[in-house]
Amino acid sequence: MTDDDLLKLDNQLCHRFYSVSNAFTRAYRPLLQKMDITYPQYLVLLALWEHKQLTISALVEKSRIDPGGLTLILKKLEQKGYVFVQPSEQDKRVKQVVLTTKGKAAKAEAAAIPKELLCQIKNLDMNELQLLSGLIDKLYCDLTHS
Amino acid sequence: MTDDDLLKLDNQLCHRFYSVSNAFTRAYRPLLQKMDITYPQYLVLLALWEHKQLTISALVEKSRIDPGGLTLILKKLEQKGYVFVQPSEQDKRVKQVVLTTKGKAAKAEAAAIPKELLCQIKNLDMNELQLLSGLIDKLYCDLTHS
DNA sequence: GATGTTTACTTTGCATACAAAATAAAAGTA
DNA sequence: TACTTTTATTTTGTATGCAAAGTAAACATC
Repeated sequence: MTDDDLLKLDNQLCHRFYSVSNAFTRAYRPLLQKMDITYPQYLVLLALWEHKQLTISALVEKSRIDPGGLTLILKKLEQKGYVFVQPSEQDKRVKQVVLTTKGKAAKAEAAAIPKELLCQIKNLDMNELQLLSGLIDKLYCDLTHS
Repeated sequence: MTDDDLLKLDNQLCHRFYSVSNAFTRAYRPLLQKMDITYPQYLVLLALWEHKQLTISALVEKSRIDPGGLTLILKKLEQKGYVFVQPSEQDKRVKQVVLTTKGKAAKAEAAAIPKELLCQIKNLDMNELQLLSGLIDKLYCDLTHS
């Protein structure tokens, strides 16, 4: 591949991720509207539905949202009544993020969302989706461990 | 897969794209610093290096950046002296985005960037990268044509 | 040729991303 | 204990990303 080819948009793996990531956000919007949450807020709830309770730094690790942004997102989720945040007893630097009753109940409401989204993916079968996931995981390691 | 499994973060394809897309932006930052541009601004330059001159709407299509954001990004690139924007003669609604001399020259400077980034990707060989690209393209179609 | 409609862009308002600086509390050390 | 360093989180400043409303020029129809 020539230098010229290497600079073509269609040869940029990053651009593919850019496009699809933004497309996902747009695809989720209508599905999340009834819960009145955004896509990053949904990521936080997914992490909490899975782990019941997490510290901010654990949430950063699970959701892969940066700490600064997460602070703001948690304020929004708190305003909407999905979670509350409280300092730990032992270490007042650490804050625990906990689901409210509304936050826990929302899990049942959200159960349909992954299915609705999978319905939109007709070009890829289960094997391909699994293959895709594996390849992306390897790529993520490369981009972060270096 | 149960409803519970479907809601786990690790089973969300969207989250993989979210993570990697953001990781790419961070990985590109140091490489783009000497040119004093951001990652979306780089996407615009890539499109222009390939096509010499584009209308705003053509740029939206190529770069997949939304029109509103593109307006702002073009202002930044104009301030930095990489491009200029001018209304078309025939149709004053249409604006042409053109590379300046500095903008054209920057292509040579950028030639090393894709290689530097590929160096960081050690877990995937060329075949896997190609396979990955193809799968993502199919996914993009599903997410947008519906 | 005046009016309604479409088209190409821009503006606005809200919600992230992200690096870097700032805070505050816990730990380590003299 | 006073001082330094580390750790967990927040704040700040800049740059998107996106939907929806706004603008202006070209088109279409009568």
